[in-house]
Amino acid sequence: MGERRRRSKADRESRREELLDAAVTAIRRDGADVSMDEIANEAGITKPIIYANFGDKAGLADALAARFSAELQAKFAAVWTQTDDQRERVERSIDAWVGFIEGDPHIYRFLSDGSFGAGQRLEDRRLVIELGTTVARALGEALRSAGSDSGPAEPWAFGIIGMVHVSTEWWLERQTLSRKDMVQYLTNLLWTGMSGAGLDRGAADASAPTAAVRAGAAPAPSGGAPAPRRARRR
Amino acid sequence: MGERRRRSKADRESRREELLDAAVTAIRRDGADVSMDEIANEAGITKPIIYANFGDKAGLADALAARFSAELQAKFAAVWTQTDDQRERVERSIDAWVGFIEGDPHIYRFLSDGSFGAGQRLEDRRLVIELGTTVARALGEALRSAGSDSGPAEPWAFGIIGMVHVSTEWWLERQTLSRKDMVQYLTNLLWTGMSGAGLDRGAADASAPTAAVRAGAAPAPSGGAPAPRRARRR
DNA sequence: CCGGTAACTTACTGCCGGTAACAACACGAG
DNA sequence: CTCGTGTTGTTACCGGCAGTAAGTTACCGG
Repeated sequence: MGERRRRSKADRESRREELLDAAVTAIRRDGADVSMDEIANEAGITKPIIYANFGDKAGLADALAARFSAELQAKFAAVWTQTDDQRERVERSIDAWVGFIEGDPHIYRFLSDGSFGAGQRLEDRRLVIELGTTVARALGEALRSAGSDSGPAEPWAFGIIGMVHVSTEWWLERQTLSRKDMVQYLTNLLWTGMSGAGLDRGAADASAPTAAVRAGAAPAPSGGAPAPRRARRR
Repeated sequence: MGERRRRSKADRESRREELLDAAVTAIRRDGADVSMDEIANEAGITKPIIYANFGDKAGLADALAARFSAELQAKFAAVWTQTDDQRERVERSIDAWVGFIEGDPHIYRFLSDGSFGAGQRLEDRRLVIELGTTVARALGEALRSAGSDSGPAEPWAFGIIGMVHVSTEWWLERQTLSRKDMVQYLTNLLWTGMSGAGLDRGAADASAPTAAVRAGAAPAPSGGAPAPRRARRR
């Protein structure tokens, strides 16, 4: 079955790539919650080989994250050279990003969320860290070169990551917007902020938003029914 | 051991609250990845009782999310009445939110992330949905009352949720900023956007950011070492 | 006093991540 | 050609989890 040739040190890297390819296929087929057995099966081998090459599931995710992170960052770099207009750059980068999520949602989720266990530690979300670090660096330089304080670079970077992440997740589930509009809205928020939409005016009818918030503050309607809900999707 | 009195319909609700209290204690003690057994143990009972009351772990999380969501939304409502200045409202709301995450990180993670399985579906992140919906409603009204298009309300709302979520997660791990600064930065980004930091200028030295992005586009340094890494934290 | 039923526990299933122990092959030494 | 040695792979397992079925205990109406 499994061919058993002697492997040289150089082979190991290409082997890793093969395994990563298999992982990608398996994730695309079975979703972000693939089991290691399914990945191994897709690769035509058994689990321990994966563990020998990547240590654990997080190691596999790390390697995959590096691959796709490079891909995304290459797209960002390309965008950066296509125009000098900063707003345009932001918009096209977001578009590329949203496009990636839309085109490969399972992969994206596998990489950006823990994917293993209840891995909620930021540490386990390599793609987030990797992209965040890059964005932070670019932002820092941009801020400095604009003569501004570069302090917000890092919090902004991770804020931007989270913004695109969650809003796109929402967008994917309830497709009520064209991608173009979606990207436009996000860019507007990022570029000119809420005040850009005239929210700094309207302090006169400040009572209206209050009503909305008050309504939301009532005990959430969802938890109202004490009856247990069996038979969830899964 | 377990007292076995006959329960009336009215009792069930208070029982649920007791169980939720126990869950909170267990989560605070053991982290967001508590097992159902540990929660049951904390409550002094056994698993099936929890399942009878909440259906499954997601149901438990839902109920908990409703509780804390109401708490947070009450804080937002309070903030809303304390000032008429929109920017001030945004800032104080963010501060309340970040404060909640900082003060109860395990609970927050249990609620905002799937916490069970690889629950990456937005559907499984009740707190995100609940807060997002509320923010969307408030934003929609504010936009309308300002005479603007209310279309961005929903994407913005979930974007804001994600922004605070991820950036605060980052902030909690690498505490290199005072909470005050952190909240200020986030508010600035949300309110005046990147252009507010002078990023619309600086097109002259547009080469600098390009260099940064280019640097990041190189194959990520992290994945360079092919050696497997055993003995992860966990 | 006695059946029935509600409440609760014990003990299980199935699945997953991870690993130890074992088997098969390649290859160099004689 | 043959034999031992170390590498490469597989089988079979462990521990822990969510969720459930079946059995056990106590209350209550008759």
